[in-house]
Amino acid sequence: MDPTGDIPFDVFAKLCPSRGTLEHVTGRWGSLTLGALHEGTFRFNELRRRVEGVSEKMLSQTLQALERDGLVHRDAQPTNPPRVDYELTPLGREVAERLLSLIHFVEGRMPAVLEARESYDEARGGR
Amino acid sequence: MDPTGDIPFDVFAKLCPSRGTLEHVTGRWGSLTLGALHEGTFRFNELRRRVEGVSEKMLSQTLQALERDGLVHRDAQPTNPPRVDYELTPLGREVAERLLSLIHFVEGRMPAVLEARESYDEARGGR
DNA sequence: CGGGATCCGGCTTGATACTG
DNA sequence: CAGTATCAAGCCGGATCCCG
Repeated sequence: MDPTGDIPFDVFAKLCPSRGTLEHVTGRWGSLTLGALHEGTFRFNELRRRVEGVSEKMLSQTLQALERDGLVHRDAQPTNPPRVDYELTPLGREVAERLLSLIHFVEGRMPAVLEARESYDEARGGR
Repeated sequence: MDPTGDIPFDVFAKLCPSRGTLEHVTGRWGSLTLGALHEGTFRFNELRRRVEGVSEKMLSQTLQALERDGLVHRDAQPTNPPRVDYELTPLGREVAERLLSLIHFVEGRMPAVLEARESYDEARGGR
């Protein structure tokens, strides 16, 4: 079942409906995709190049999940060859901004994180 | 190997060092744990009860990852029976606040998300 | 170009049992 | 109480082939 390839929902989806959307947003490819789309509108293969390392399948899956959640707008033109543009919806833009805020904050504090890691690893010797 | 149970880093960790920390923070158990610790200081089994559904192993792993990143402080008292308290560090509190900001925003917009999902599913007839 | 369907390997997860 | 060790299973994600 589930031929859309949508990310499966587990029991927690029932306890907390926002959990699924949150995982789409914060997941490995979701966050990178939102980050890329925050900079503009792109076609499928443009995104594939911007979100380095993503496979067709994962990008397709990610975009469908985000579109289904109303965060991404998909504009398919029935031309030949086909042309499909992806862009953030207003809601998607708000989500992306908050996500990027978290990401940029963590990035800015990476020196402190790396320092903490060194202390931790040192105190426990190697393992 | 890797007895610390640290979440393994993949290729992207090299491209973007903050990626690993971000995944600790936004992951399923990481976010719930940070959310729980944002409300106070708790012992291991108190956390286990608050973060409903988490196994001992996952909670232990999550806490170690967050501690190693300098987001959580672990206070182990060598008493008998042992008592270990976990709390956010100042850095962890800042991260948790931004994370919760994103979470609460998404939660607040869930009606719009659910509505978008209905439209999406309807337009594609089930599949 | 923009995807969908399928197969498959490996990592992540979860039970369970054990230790201090 | 606070974890660690071990093991089996299941899902994620990648590669590949195919279609419109």
